[in-house]
Amino acid sequence: MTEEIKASARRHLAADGANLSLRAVSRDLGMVSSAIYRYFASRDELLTALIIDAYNSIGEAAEAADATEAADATVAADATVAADATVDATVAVAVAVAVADRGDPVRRWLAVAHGVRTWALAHTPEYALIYGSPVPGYAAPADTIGPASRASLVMCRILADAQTGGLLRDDSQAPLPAALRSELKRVAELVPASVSEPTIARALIAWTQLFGTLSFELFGQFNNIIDTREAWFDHQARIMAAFIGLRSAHL
Amino acid sequence: MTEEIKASARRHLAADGANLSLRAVSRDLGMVSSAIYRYFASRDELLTALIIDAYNSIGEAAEAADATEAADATVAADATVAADATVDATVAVAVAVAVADRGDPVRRWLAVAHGVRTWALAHTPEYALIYGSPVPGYAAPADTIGPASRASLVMCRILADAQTGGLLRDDSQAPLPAALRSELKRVAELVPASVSEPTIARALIAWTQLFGTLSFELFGQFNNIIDTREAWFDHQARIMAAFIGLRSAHL
DNA sequence: TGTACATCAGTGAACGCGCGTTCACTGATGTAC
DNA sequence: TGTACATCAGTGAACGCGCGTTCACTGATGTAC
Repeated sequence: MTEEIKASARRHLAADGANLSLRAVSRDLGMVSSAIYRYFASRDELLTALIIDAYNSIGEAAEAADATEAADATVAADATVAADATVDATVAVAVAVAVADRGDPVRRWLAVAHGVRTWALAHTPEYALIYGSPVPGYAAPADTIGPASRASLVMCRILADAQTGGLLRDDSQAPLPAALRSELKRVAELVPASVSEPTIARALIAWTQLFGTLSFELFGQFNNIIDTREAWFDHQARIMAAFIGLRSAHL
Repeated sequence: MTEEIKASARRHLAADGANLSLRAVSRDLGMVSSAIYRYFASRDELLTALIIDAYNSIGEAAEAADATEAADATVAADATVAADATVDATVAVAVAVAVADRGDPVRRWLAVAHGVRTWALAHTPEYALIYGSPVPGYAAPADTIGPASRASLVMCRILADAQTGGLLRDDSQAPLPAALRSELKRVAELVPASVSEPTIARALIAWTQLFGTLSFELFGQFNNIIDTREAWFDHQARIMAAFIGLRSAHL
């Protein structure tokens, strides 16, 4: 029932934006408005549930896109190893494991970027709820913090795997100003491998760029500017892969 | 009076977001709600006026930031020319004009980026109105298109001046997919100089990155991640200047 | 097998509020002769 | 200098609507003995 309420609320989000109406939801479900209060203590609590769900949903989308790409990589690696029968057995296993574990960083980044975009296109009201203007008079409670970082942790893993696989161009040109170093060191701790702060900074720039493009596309800033949205998005994601310093495995 | 209504409406935008109430505005002004209708035919018309004002306001902020930097550059160029008395007179004039006309592309870009951010921090509700989630049930009329592009035209001028001044690294590595070429050619026509499509693409990426960062900062996505906002913004804008290919004049 | 009781999902009326928009109006100010 | 008229900013009441939240309640279902 809780799920049914949230599903209806999500539908209304599309029409009403963040000023979601409990009465509209209850009408939708053929109930009386006060019945909602058996499941949610207030409108804000329902909103919080929707926000957490949205963060988890986009996080899952990112994880799934990454996992699919990793699975493809495993298959490809297996195929490569099987085809090349002359390879020493232990080396073959090592290659298979390495590629299976991390796949191609560039392809993983592209898969995640496209996965996030696909999710955003299919769930625009929810995207707007979490990445658009804040809901007036609503303050997100602490429970939203965890789910909020889920998608970006996928990015962190790609960075880490690229680094340990030697597929991250990690030059320290353009050193960071002192004021930022400690801050970015803290961010770097979310990456399960040792990546230099300047590279962390570039990844963060690419991440904000990704959401900047999505917001522009979904909120209408590309109208009359960019029509071939998918092609543009793909091109731009590829350029940002190079910007971050991700290198392809297969060559 | 129209201005007073808009001023009050802007104040209410902060508290209520896009679901602005005519009655709240009229109360604010000590009028009866129906009095508003002498000045705006409907709530949507008031919203449209606010949106157009906001676009013009951020556009002016960008123009002013660029102009200030250009003025500084003029002063600097005059000083340079005055100091170096051995310079041939015609060359001196040419340099002065060139630098006065276009200044330093990197500094102009930084000035505009910071100018846009300063505006956004001072006018967060208006920023949210134009770059945040679309207002439910509201469709922006065609009159908003012109003002909407004002800020980005400043960017176009910087690009053009950098190009004609030989301060734009315009390598055509990473050729564009065919599907995008014609589209970006159309965008390139907004730049009053001949700039290659791949560079236009990079500038567009940097532009979306700029707004991506602002939205993240203003809408709370940087909470618990980045605290030294100004330093981070500056660092990231400098990196993006290099990414676009802007080069400094003074060296 | 039958009775008594507790649980619990949902009802319906009401509270006090706010909203956009309409319409006929008042009363001050300016204009024409 | 004085009168008649038009303009126009703002009023006040009303329409019909929607909202979040509360509260005492009904009536079905499940549980215990």
